[in-house]
Amino acid sequence: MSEYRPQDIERKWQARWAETRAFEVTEDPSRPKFYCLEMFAYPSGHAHVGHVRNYMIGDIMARTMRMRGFNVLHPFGWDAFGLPAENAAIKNNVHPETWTLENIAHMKGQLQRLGISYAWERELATCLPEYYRWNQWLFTRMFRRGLAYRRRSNVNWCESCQTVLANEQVVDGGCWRCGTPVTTRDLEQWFLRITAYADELLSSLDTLKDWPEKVLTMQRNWIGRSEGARVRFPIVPAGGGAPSAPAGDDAVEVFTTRIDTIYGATFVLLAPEHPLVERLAAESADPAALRQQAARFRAQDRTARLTGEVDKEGFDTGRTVINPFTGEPVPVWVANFVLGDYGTGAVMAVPAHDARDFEFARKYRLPVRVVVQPDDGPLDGATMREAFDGDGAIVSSGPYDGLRTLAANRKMTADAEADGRGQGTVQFRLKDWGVSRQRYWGTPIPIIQCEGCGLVPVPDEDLPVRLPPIAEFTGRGDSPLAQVPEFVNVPCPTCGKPARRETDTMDTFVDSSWYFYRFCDAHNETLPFDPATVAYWGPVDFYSGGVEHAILHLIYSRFFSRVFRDLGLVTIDEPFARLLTQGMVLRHGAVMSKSKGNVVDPDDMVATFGADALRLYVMFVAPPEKEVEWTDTGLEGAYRFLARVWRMVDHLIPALAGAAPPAGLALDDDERALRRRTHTTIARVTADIDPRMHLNTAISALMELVNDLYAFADRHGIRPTGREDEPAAVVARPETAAVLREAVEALVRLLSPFTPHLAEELWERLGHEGGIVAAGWPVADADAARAEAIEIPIQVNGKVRARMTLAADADDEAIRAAALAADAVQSHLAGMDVVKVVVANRRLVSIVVRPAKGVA
RNA sequence: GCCGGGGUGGCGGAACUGGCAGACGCACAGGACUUAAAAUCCUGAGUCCCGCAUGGGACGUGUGGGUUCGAUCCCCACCCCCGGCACCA
Repeated sequence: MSEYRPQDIERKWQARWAETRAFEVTEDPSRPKFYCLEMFAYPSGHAHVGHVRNYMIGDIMARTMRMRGFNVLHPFGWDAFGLPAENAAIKNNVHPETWTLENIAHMKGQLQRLGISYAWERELATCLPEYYRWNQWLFTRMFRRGLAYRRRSNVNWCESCQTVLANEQVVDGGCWRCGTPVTTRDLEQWFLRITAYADELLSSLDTLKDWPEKVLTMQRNWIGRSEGARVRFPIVPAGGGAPSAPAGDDAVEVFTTRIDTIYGATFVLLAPEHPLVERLAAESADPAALRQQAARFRAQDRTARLTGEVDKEGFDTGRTVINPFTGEPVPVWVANFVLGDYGTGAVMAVPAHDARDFEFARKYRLPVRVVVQPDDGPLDGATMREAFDGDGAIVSSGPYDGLRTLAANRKMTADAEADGRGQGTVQFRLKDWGVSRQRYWGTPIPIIQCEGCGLVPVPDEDLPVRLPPIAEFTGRGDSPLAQVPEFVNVPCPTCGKPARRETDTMDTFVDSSWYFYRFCDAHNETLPFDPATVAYWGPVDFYSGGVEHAILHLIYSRFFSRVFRDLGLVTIDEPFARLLTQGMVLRHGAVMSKSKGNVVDPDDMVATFGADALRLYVMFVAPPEKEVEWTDTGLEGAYRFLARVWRMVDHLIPALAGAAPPAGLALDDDERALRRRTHTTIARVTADIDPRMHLNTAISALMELVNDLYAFADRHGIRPTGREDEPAAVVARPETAAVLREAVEALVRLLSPFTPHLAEELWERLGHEGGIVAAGWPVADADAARAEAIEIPIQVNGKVRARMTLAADADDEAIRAAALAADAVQSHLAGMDVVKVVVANRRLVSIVVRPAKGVA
């Protein structure tokens, strides 16, 4: 009798796997491939249990698929650029690279001690030039195709991080990283034209059948497609006079999705940022007053404006435009709630049919004109209490009266297009991705600005543009790279004259937008990856990570994948076939974080209970997508279970040597029952892992098998007691040894994705060489799993009154007869008429009765 | 406000296609072993009621209704919780 010593076993097998390069793979067209990936890690220093849960989930999948015969790619790497490294550098005077590489080394050790089966030879870190040169390579190609461009723009700015943020990185009006309220700045910025793919990024979501509905919805909302029309309202010149023609240039162009309500447009609203505001102010009697009001609106807190926390306010410019459908002049106002960066930055206001316009009109006593009548009664613009934005019949709209809103919308759009008053258009909320960052620890943008030649991409042969060494980090707002003259001042690659290098670095989300392809061919020195190799491995079959990346990383990756496709390097549209968003691990009700002091370090748990127990516990406590609360007792329970498995298997091993396969042997009832349990367990665990991904129920099935093994052993007098001086088990019948061996070997193999070290050790002790992966995944034998008898409950009027056991091959008629004949049923039938008997799918009998009539 | 996901014992959760609600585990209680404890093994348990007991009965998956022989599951209305988006015209 030996004892379960996880630390010894784990050290042994981790060393063995490393020596034998157990998880390294190459392309093998003769086998089905499986690309299993967890979102790579930011090397923050220490991984806590919340982080590693994700890697465990992926590892269960990778190990299972490997045993099922797939050629499994399961790599890992580091999302190694980013602000914390730079902040640490400022604070502690360590170079970001030193800080980052030390963290990577520590975290890699943590993952290895957990026995995660990574192909470490493909490890990558995005902060190394051999990786980020391909960011630059891609950037130059995007630049040449017009997908990367530079423009002056109002950008989100984080005071604390001293850098620009993409729209996707503004969370609740604050910086996604530090929460500091976001302000705006006007800067020359690089953008990636993700909007060129907006329609495709949206429509293709329908093909992602194995993504969580929640993520699909978030992406749909983020892309925000709206069909509508741009309509021109010609400007009446200052001081009167004839406006330009309807199709003329001098007009306020608005975007609307409700052109059908245009006869009710009683005024027009401009965003405070709208370019026309300045012109109208200049042409007004009191330019200073108008400018001042507009400036006040622009200065209102952006977040508060966007979330509607600021009261609606506006002012009349004193000017009018012509409603192109009614021909009437309508006033032009500037309003603080109109967004400058959506649509045209101007809207037509239809107070009767838009809640915001209604509120504004009532406040400033502007006319409300009903042009859609709801079906359940007429509306009156003077007395209505709220806007009506539903479907109805068009009224007071000239030739369109009587049409339904949808039909009117189509017809009015067509009519506007016919004479140039406007045109139908599709508007997206999605905006181009601002990627410029004024920080050091990121990929240098590979562009050189030359007075003569303009913006010139760095030629391939000059890549990578390496980060220059910097002695001191100050955290000032201008780009640290701008302070290195030998970096900035370079000859123009085209004409050779002195030029200036771009000093912004790229958003780190660029790094993570294509790393999954780099893993396929991690050491390629001539291309980001070999297209044929990616064609073999792509797409990622199973991708898991935190839901916090539902829009950022996952939309950027879908975008980059299409860019690579259009460059001819990738043949697929979607990079991630199946997505799992894993739940967080809480402790004391809160997400684990160093600042809250509630982190659980996996190394501590490994030292006490072993990696296998930790893995088993985390996988058992809830399904992978669910949030879980950490409990120490749960981990102890997992450890107890593994010790129980160990005791049983270790105890039985001597008795199992040389046992034959049980198929075809003359088994007794008890042996057949154990065998049945073995094979039903195989079937359940297999399906629970893939496709169901219910890892917790897979583990409960294994626990049930172990419980049955103990009961079986008890009946045969060979139950392990755990005593050290316990004699070896002796099995009388070879048939008993046969079914026991089959059960134990299935158990060990089914357990191996969850607790790989324990499983390998027991497998070896069972006398097998060559490792458990080579043994393959057990296959359920349908015959052995088939029940010989079925127990069927019998309901009378919906309540279970009896159960009966019948041969498994009993037909419906036999089941029905047996049910009616059962004693316990008879007592409930006395004095009743049987109205109906349902034999349901051989699972249940339902008898409906009612009191017999005419019985005295 | 809109969108998505939920609400099941003391707790985490299970119930796969409308068919025995509560698998498996945690915590708990009892027993065996032990001088004792720990460990281990076994047993018990949704709630309430009747009964000395074997046992029997009623209720029970957020609330109210509906469909069905049968509903945790489907439909309608509502309440609550979590997450996302939020003046996007």
